[in-house]
Amino acid sequence: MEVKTITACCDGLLAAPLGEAAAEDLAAAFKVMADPVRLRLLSIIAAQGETCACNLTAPLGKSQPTISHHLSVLTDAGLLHREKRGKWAWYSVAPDRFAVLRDALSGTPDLVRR
Amino acid sequence: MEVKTITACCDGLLAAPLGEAAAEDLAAAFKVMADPVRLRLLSIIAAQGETCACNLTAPLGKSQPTISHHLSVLTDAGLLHREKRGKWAWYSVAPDRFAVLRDALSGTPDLVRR
DNA sequence: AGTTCATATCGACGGATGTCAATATCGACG
DNA sequence: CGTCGATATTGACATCCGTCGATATGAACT
Repeated sequence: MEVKTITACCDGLLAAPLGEAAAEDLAAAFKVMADPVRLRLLSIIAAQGETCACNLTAPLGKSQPTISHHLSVLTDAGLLHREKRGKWAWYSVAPDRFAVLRDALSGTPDLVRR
Repeated sequence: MEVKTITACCDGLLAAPLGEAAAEDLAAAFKVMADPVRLRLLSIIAAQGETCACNLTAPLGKSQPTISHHLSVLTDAGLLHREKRGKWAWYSVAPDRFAVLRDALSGTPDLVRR
């Protein structure tokens, strides 16, 4: 994946026909969320607060490199914050970036209905 | 893609560690949104209301089969509604399904902050 | 029936992506 | 300094997915 930090801005899908560039950015943001392992990592870290990577390999049944890779994708996208303390890497949720996705979905989808 | 109708339910990513099956469902839902062409299709149809497929091929610069494919993916996921009238296919946004995604993101991401 | 036009399906190709084993990096500790 | 332990990186492989040309389906109209 290796997605850059999410920068897409948009006031909902329904605000105006999405330009090519904006659509590309938004799609990249959604792509980060479009993996079950990443979603579970997010949910675990969010539930536990700051979490050591050493506690994340076991529960998901994936190899250590795979988990490390997904944590990098999430961190690069700005959804997680990584802090290395000694031998260990501590991850926490960086809630700000979720707004981009939420805004895209919260535009007016309900208003269209009628 | 060929994703079934979205059925994932979840009260936000932070509610509880996502199970394997729930994560799979949610990821599939996000995957549908993780394509720039599909996002632009959604935004155009949402802006115009019911839209003929014949008006969707040109503005995106993709081939007719490609657009047809994306429209099918969106329809199968329950995000669009298709109605064939005579020779033409009319698409409209089916806002209900967006709730799944919105709920996943609206859990508590802001509360985690502090 | 035959033609034309709009849309869907099929088959194939290429690039992206998730996965793992092997290896590299780097801090801690003796 | 040398080893161990935790995490990151690399390289390779298989699968998935977006794309298109070609073709099929089916409606309208002569």
